[in-house]
Amino acid sequence: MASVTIMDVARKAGVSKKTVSRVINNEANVRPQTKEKVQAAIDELGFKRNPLGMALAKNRSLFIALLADNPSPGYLMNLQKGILQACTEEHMGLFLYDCQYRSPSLVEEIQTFIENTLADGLILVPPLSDKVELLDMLDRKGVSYVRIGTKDTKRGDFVGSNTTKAAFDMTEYLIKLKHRHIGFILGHPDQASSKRTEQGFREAHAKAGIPVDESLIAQGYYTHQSGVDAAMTLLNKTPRPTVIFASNDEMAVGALCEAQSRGIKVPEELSIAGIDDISITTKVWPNITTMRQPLNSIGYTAASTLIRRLQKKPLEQSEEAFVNQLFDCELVIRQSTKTYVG
Amino acid sequence: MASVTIMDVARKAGVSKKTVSRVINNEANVRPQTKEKVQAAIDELGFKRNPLGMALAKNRSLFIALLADNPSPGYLMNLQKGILQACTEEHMGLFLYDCQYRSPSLVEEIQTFIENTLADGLILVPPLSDKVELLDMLDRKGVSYVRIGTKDTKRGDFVGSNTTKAAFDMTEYLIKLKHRHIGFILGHPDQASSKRTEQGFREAHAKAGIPVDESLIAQGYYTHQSGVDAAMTLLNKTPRPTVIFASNDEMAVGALCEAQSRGIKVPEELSIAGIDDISITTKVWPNITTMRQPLNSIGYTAASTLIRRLQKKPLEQSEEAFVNQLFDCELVIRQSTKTYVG
DNA sequence: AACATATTTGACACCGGTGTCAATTGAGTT
DNA sequence: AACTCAATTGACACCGGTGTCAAATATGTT
Repeated sequence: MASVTIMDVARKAGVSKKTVSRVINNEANVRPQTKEKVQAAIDELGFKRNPLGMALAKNRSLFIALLADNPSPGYLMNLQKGILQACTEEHMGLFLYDCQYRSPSLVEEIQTFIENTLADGLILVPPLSDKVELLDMLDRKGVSYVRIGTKDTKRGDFVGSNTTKAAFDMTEYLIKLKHRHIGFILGHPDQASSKRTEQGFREAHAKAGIPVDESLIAQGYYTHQSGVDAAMTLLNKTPRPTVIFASNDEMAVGALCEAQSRGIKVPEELSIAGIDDISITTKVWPNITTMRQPLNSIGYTAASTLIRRLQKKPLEQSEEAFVNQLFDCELVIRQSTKTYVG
Repeated sequence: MASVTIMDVARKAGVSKKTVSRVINNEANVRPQTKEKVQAAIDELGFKRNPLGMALAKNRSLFIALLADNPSPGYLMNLQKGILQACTEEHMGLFLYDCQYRSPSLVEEIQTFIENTLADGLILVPPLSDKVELLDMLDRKGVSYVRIGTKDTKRGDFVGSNTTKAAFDMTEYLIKLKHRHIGFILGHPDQASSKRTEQGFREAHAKAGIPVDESLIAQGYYTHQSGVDAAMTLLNKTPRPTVIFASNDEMAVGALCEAQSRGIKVPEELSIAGIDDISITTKVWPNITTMRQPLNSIGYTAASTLIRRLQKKPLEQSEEAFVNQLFDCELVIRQSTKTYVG
């Protein structure tokens, strides 16, 4: 409780507050021997700079906030882990803010949050990262942010994965397994990633010279339940698809549920595939074949991008091009997919 | 950016800084008409108090931290949601800190974290909440905390659920379903909740006058994989258990995986039950019967308990008894359990 | 040795609020 | 109208740091 202040150190080292400040900030133009003297005092007294005092003086709070709408626990958790790792390394704190994407007052709520906490910057997770009104507000207020998700409009810093390619690769793989009736579950129509997965799905068909079976495309919303519902629709079609490829794992697991509840054997009678590689894919039987999205790295990169951005002067920032980093996904073959044998 | 300060308001209202401060803190002894005048200026200028200035002056940062070791994504997510809700209502920020329970320098790392952020208080999630060295350090430094989990030692504020009763109720239910060979997967031996679930399991047997089949008790560690492993052991026994009751859902799902990979039909040939009611229980087929732990409420209660504690003076605090709130769990019957028919 | 220049250092105001305490104001009494 | 006492208000220092700028010191030159 009786915390050591910068003044205590200054007195002990026989220098001024400012000089101590210089040492702890590693500023140039401090004579080595002075620096040593001060450092000794710091060590001896166990001084730690009070982040609040610094924040007030510098008008920089040393923490960033993660804005999320809790899409799927696994997805968010993985991101969060990467983000936290970067924050810890850079001595930044991470604030959490949970929002309701659907709330009509979303933008105001977030604005209030920012004012209440003075977070230096924000990390936006889909579907928030696609919300134009939100980005407008942040730009207007001059708040730095990094968007995570699927590359859509060029706007601000962005980190995500190559969703089109992920869907393409998976579709190609399924085609290689001789599947010709591929049921496809679309993502949420409002989210950028949705168009991308569909695009990849179609491109792979085109490349293989196989027509897309339009009747086997069902709408989904990235939720487990929407996967169940879409699978229900697809499994009622004749001929039945021999594989269901969902735009994310959450829905793939939903499809698995629906298949199993009907007594359809996976993968013998139906293959199932998803995208993301969230933890649940290996917690169900059979484990789900998926495209691994490096969420941990994405989170890490997003956070360190944001932190680096914050360290630059606002002027520099506006002149420099925005970061736009895309990771590739990797095919992870598990037990839920199998060669189709007519 | 050009933020409005308390001085701006003071000038506009023709009063002193301090009077404005009184108004925004709703202090007594401000003449109504003065208050009105100030409030008008505040509204007109759109003034928001800078939390950093306040934090520095009051030596209270207005945020608390959630320390977690990410046991199961679903578990943590639910808690987090409740915690965040309470924080939002009380205008508190929530910091996140991810730690490695196993790290030998855990205590120092957490200490550094506290010093770096000046969080007013901490919320501890199992297994952190059982870690004595950590509690010692926090007590020594005078940091307020609330522990979440299973009631063990009386130490600090505590919020959790009645684990013994949960295990008791589930066991009783399984016995009512005529199961006599109940496979039981223990929790992590280091965590307090483990003893409690075992206790409840045994008490239910005792009450029903049925002996516990000791050969059907397997060690688990609360992880999915440990559930798989324990189920493997149990399913190799003769006679095979007719139901597997795991100390948490994560392991129950693991057991389900193992059963399904062996081609054992659940619930026809084997029933499965867990505790917690995390989201995955309804994302697998069949849905898992479980004891619903009100994690959201627990998180909410923990956070508001902590916040209320922080609002009291340290002196008062040490004199007052600690909060110790236990929630009851509720039996949620789903498709994974079924009456045993010899 | 005297001077010009570069490097180091410190005094002081300031970031945006709050606590203390004395000064001012208003109400109630005689 | 003068006086007492409580309610209201403001001046000022302070929380723990940083930025500015001028003063002090060190270094290099002739």
